[in-house]
Amino acid sequence: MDRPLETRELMQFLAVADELHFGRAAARLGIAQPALSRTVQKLERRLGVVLLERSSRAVALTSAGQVLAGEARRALEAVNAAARRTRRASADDPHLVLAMKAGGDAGLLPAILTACEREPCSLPVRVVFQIDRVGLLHDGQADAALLYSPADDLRGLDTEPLLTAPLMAVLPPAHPLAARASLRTADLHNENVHPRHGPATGPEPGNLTELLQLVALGHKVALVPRFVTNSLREDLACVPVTDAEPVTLLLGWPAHSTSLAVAALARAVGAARPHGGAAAAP
Amino acid sequence: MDRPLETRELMQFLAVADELHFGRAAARLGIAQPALSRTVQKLERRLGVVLLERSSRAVALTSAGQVLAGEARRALEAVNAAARRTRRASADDPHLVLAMKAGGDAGLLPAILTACEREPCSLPVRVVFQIDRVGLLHDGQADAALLYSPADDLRGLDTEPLLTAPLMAVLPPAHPLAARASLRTADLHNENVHPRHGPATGPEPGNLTELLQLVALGHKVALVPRFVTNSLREDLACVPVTDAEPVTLLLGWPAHSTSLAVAALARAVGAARPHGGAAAAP
DNA sequence: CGTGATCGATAACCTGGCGGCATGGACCGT
DNA sequence: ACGGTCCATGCCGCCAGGTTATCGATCACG
Repeated sequence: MDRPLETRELMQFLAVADELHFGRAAARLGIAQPALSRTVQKLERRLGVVLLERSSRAVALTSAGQVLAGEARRALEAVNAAARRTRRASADDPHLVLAMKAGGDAGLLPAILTACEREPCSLPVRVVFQIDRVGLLHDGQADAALLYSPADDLRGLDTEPLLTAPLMAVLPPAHPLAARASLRTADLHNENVHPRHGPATGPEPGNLTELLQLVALGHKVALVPRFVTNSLREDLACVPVTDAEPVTLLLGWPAHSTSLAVAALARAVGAARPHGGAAAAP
Repeated sequence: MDRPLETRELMQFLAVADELHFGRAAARLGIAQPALSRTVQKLERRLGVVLLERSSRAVALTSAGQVLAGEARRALEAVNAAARRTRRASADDPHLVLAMKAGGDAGLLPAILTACEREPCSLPVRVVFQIDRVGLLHDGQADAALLYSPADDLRGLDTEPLLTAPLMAVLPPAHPLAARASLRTADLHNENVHPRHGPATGPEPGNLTELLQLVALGHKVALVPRFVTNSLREDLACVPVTDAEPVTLLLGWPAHSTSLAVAALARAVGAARPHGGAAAAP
């Protein structure tokens, strides 16, 4: 009665936790509903814990069920990451995968890559452009990523800072705030700012070009770190936001990584850091 | 062919990876050897990766196998932690478990606990004394722990610093170095220092009292942060080690924790911090 | 150089767990 | 009252995963 939980059980429980409906969850899993009911019951007996409050009309998570839902998601992520990393480790074409947003390297990527080649134990680096870089790290599809603090969730990652820069507001030139020398967060209170916390309003840009297009149209105001604005279109105004926390660009990789090649890449980031010195801590 | 790995498969593979011997691994798992052979083969076919190099006389891990061994250990730890945390979350006696070394709180624990009671969403705290506090956090047996940087491996944890103090060498009064006003790491080169990296020499003390006994006998020299020496026995000398990195005492908890009670405890640590200000970053 | 020991792989068989279908029973809306 | 929805239960078939027996390769040894 003390043998470990199986991933199959966790997956089935998670499906129910997501749907809060055995029938739909079973359909999503491609199995019949009775099998699902019994698996969850067995899981509850095994744990000695009630995970779901069911009536014939509704299903709800107990507090223990909420805990398991979160933990199970992490655990399954770890299992899938194990499979992906193992497959990648056995590729006949050994390499590292570095995830980044297009244009999010502050122009430092070439310097990093050449520095990396010089490091011992380095491997060729393959760059993939992706929004959800943290997700790629956690599920084992990428070995390292260029991230931003405080925008990205760095928990569970090791990091090496690259550079820190203030946050800038990007505005159409005709905007009343565009002439200001500096702004405060409160000045943008009524603007359609991107990125925004909370529900999205209107179209969400998928990349920087789309975002700048929306800014030029006056539909949005963009908040980006200064190292992005260096290569900006000429027809937009940039104003620093003085009371916003500055943004740190950094290399992140999964904590507990034992890859020598990742360590080499991290050293390369340290070497490619502008001014050679240590950047401010995130 | 793309369904996730099962924990049973990972456990069996790990047993082989540990023993490098199918017979012994099978015995450890309480199953017969052929079943184990087949499970590992199936795992290899599923991943499309050779994990083990077997001859009829020896078994060795391939590099991919080494990767999977490490990843599988983490993944299984996460699965077991999920079960433990779920069981603990459903206890009819809700509480937090705080792991620490005896005497390792710098005398601040009472202040932390009273501050915690005042926080919203706090829970009663149960303290357990344990050496391997990081392990307890990772396998879900503890919710938070008092840790030391850089001694403990903080990867995968969130932390809240408590205080920072220099490292002190504890010596018997008759020791030739005991009269010095300060030491450097090199001065202790020939001493039997504790804690020591590398193989243990002689008896390893299990707690502070045992360690100090060995110091008094002249069998060891102890290196401890200054906040420990405040409550030291009178018959021992303490000398600061000037070129050693200072030690930060901090509260650590699993990254990705969503527990409001853990957050309350972290806020309490911030409130109980001496001088009220921010401690130096770890 | 034969012989026995060791150890992983294979073959043949058996069992229990898991999933399928049909149905029961609680609850709600009309 | 009745039909609809939804989770639980009973029963059945199948295969994943276990067992024992055995093979084949390799090495130590007299």
